[in-house]
Amino acid sequence: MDPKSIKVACSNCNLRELCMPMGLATEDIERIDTLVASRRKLTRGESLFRNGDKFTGLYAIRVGFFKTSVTTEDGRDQVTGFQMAGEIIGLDGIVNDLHTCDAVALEDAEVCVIPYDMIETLSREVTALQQHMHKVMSREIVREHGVMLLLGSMRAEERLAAFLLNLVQRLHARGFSQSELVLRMTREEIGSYLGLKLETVSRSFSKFAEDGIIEVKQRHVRIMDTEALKQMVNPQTCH
Amino acid sequence: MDPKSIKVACSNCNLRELCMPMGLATEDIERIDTLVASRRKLTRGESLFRNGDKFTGLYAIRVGFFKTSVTTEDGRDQVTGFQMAGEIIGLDGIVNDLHTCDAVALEDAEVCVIPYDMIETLSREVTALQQHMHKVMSREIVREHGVMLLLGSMRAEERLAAFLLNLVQRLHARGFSQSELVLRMTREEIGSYLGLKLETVSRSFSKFAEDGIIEVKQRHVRIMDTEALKQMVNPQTCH
DNA sequence: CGACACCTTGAAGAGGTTCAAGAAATGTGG
DNA sequence: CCACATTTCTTGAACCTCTTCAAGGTGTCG
Repeated sequence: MDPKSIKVACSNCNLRELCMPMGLATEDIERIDTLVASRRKLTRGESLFRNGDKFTGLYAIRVGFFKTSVTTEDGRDQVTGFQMAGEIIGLDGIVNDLHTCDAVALEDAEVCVIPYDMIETLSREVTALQQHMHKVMSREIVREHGVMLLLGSMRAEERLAAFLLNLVQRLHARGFSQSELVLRMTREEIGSYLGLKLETVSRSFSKFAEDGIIEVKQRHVRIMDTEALKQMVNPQTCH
Repeated sequence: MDPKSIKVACSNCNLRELCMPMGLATEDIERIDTLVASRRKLTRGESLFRNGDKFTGLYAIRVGFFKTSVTTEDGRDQVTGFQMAGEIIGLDGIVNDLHTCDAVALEDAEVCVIPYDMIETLSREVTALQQHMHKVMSREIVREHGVMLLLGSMRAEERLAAFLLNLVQRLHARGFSQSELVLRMTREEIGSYLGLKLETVSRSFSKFAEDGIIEVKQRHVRIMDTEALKQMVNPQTCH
């Protein structure tokens, strides 16, 4: 068998549980395998797509870590999310066939390129794929509701606590530690995401460390007291 | 012809351009007409669905004005959007077959109930409907990016300016005035949406009125200087 | 008409920002 | 591989925006 064709088959990808529908018939699996047209490697700092780029397809992250951000005409920008292996980027482009945000690799990365017309065609025939696509988009909508809640009603330390818990939870789902993580983004990028200045992020980190909730050494974070973080996010629930 | 069947046909609805795909073959139009299972009337203050409710379908607003909001366990809540005629509510429920936000009518309203399984089935057969669904969800994702930008990087008056411009633009697309609007929500609800306290919203309204940018009489707002509002949102662009 | 919800405005206070300086890490070129 | 430049991070102090608390006004609905 041609080793190249093995390489781009979703059925052989250990991330398929994350980015593809589960429980398919073998026949459908073969069809899903044809979805991924190619792979693309990116080096740290490289853009996967930019605001204004023509939308051609979605990207499933194989390895690496991304940020997406939107920018105003006057140059302010807002990080709208951080994405890791198994997650899908590019949904913003569907409405107007144009990307409205930037996607940048925060470390060397590789993505599967999924042409959008193939998704359309195939999801008409494979019900599981159709449902999967709807769920992926709905999940993104719900995630953003959570971010709005964070930005609209939490104070600085609550935001950072929620951010850390979310990151570590997603990393844990990928087989990493529940208590240790390496931040792939700068304080400024965290701040942009959380609606805070980088100094405030830094101070909040220091405060958490002072209180013994975490240990911070630059981008290495060890969570010492997960419960304390959870209570910060949900202050009322103090049984 | 049975008058009841006329009444629930999308093809006779003057909002179809807003909530349904355009440019369909007559055959497809007839099938789209079957999507709407029923209509539901709500009185002011009534919930269309609540956080935790089982997800059964989407709702297309025929008349009225809604808000959606998410709530934390400790009781804080965040308005995630205001929806008007022709817009679709309920997309949050798709991921987990459970609604994760509340949808409340801010005035007497009527919605078309669209069972989700019918959307799934029909959008496998009618390409235009499939594309429409994807676009509706993508549009919501992009809208939320905009809200994140607002919440994360704008100051109070910029937020209110952006809010007013967005509202009046959507109303204008529905045939209403470009300069006059009646707010269907309270200052507190506006504040929740914008991540501000109601007092700050009130003060910002007063400031705008003082500067001659708008006239405010309770919930009646007349925009006197649209350009001034636009410049608040995009301060740099001062040619 | 009275009760209630909603809105406005003032004054004091808190949380986060801004500005600034220095330390630590990272990357680069010789 | 080391030295230097650059980026990133931390911390302090002053400042500002928005919040909080409070009181009074306005509008609405039974």
